[in-house]
Amino acid sequence: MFQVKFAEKTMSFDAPLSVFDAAKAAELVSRAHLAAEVDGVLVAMTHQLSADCEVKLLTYADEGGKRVFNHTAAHVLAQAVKRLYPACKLTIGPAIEGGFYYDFDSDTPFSAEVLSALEGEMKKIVKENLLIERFELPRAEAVALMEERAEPYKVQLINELPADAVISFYRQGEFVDLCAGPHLFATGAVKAFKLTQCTGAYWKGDQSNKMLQRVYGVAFPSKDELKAHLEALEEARRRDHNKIGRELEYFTTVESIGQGLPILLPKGARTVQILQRWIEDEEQKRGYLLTKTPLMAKRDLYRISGHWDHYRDGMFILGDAEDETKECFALRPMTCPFQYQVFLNKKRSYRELPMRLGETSTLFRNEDSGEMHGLIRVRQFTISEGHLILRPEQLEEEFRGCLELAKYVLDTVGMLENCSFRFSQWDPARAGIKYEGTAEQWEHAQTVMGTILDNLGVTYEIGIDEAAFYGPKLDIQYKNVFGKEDTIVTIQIDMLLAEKFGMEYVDSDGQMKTPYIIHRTSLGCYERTLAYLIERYAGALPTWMSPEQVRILPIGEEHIDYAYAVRKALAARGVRVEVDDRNETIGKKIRTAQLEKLPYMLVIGENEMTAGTVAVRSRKAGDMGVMSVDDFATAILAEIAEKRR
RNA sequence: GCUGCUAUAGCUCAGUCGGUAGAGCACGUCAUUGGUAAUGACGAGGUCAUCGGUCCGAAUCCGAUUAGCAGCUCCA
Repeated sequence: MFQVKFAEKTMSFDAPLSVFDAAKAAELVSRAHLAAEVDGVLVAMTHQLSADCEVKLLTYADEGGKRVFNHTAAHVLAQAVKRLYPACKLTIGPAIEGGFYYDFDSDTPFSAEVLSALEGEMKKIVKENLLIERFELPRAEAVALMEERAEPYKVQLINELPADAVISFYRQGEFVDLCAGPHLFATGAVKAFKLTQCTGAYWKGDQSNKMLQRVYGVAFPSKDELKAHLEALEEARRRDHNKIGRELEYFTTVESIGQGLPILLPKGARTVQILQRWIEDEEQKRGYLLTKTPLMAKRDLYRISGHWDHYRDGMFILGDAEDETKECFALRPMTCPFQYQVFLNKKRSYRELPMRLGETSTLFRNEDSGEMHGLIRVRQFTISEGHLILRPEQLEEEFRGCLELAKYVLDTVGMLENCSFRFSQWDPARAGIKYEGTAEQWEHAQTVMGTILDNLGVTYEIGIDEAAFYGPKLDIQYKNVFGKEDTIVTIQIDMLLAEKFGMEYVDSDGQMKTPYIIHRTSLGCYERTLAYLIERYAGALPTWMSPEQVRILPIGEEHIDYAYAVRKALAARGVRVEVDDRNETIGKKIRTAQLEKLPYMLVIGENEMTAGTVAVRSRKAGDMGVMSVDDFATAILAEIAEKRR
């Protein structure tokens, strides 16, 4: 006799039975239930219950249910591949956020035609509605089974499992796969799916391993959901900064200039300038000192900082790096060693700390050729860089200040709601290779940072091996319209570099002490931020950061002079305003296509000219009626000053 | 860097079997037009990304390079 506790009711059973049967007995089960959590563990509906437990039934709307569903879809894909291409070797095929993939070792890449053939075979498998059965084997038999089926990657996976691991397999029809599960009851549930693409992916994610063929797909319990998903994807493409940023003339690229070196066109440059001025002013208010340091330095500097050892591949080097008899320069990939020279300029007192240094800093990083992407990942970029040089006891307070500033900035531009926090830590396994400093120093820095984060109530994920070579980071991750994440802002604690550079201050007791350093950005990379703003607002930036805030449309040639007078009056008050006096706009047919991205347009005709007014049309509020130029200027300036979204 | 796809006018694209280049939009001129999406006529624009190869002949086939896209790896 044992009790199964569902959310709705509790049932008692005498003999072991499956989750499905238990739920059926409780009259709770429906077709939508894909899997369950038993005492918090994700299991299949076929999972056997034999003791007291708490059961939560999961549908596709639950993360776990979705995962099981997608994972089964991956198995259906693998079965189809083995049917059509028996020579392909299976590797792994997990569910991922927004779908699934399966990696195959195949001599030929899967073309679009192959993918649609695979989809056809998958449909058959779904229609066959094969039961999915789990079985477990001892290690030797498991290896024998996979060897018999000529699956070397599976053999390797089994051999790598810990000694006490349960080795489980799933069978559906003729297809058997090493898999921890859980899975759906049968293949028939995978009603709607689509194989989205095939790309290369390294075995175990290691560049030195063989490249496999990865097939990506999405799967849903109904065709409608699939359709909705594909439409949402289409909508995301419409917001893609790399497309509309070019269309709206924010930036472009030129083949002869090179990869990762975008041209900011007047609109892009203007918005970046607006953001920059705002950040520099905001930082000044918060006690930052502005610096301007060189974009390059001799290799000697990078030797001190450690960049020469840890970051040389990422730098653009001018001259022969190997020839010690000649001068060798490198463009800067980071600002730290330059900005430290400001502190080092003279002997410093504890009274000067915290010293908050800020710089709108252009950096150069020689990224691998396949990494570049629009304005998101480039080789030359400008960040709102800063370094805070502190007494150790100031660390928490200053860290809080950095976090507050970053949150304020991201909130103001409207990006905070799509941000998450990542506590990026080192990987001790790569001590000395990727990371400078001792284990003690790292543990100390990470402990301090963890405490600060906890004290500040920051909820974060931990990212192992995501730290900088000199210290742990709090990375603020932004999720873009495609669901992809990138770091937008970073706050880092550095207990190493000050010592390397011989940075010291005279403490109140007269002793020389080594300061702590916080590396941080406030808005992060301007290019990347611009890209995300374009996506966030689908190109229609809020008035205060819009490169063109107002466009004046004279209706009829005789009103052009007045239009320019209005332009002059508004421009004199700092409004970014243009007159569109082209032929087409003078006539009956005024183009509004280009105006949908503009905050305001002012239409001027006979009545307005005579009365000295403008007819205001707002992107947000629609027709706002006729008002005096002065009233309009006052209104828009108030909006700009408040940075209203 | 790796795997795959792609490159024709400013943009979106067509161009069949290898036979010397096309449309719409945008742009220019003129005419027309008066309150919110695309008036008419005419015009200008391209060594078909670059370099090389095959061929009597290459936008088309092959190779390399460059750039763009997706993913991997790496990263702000």
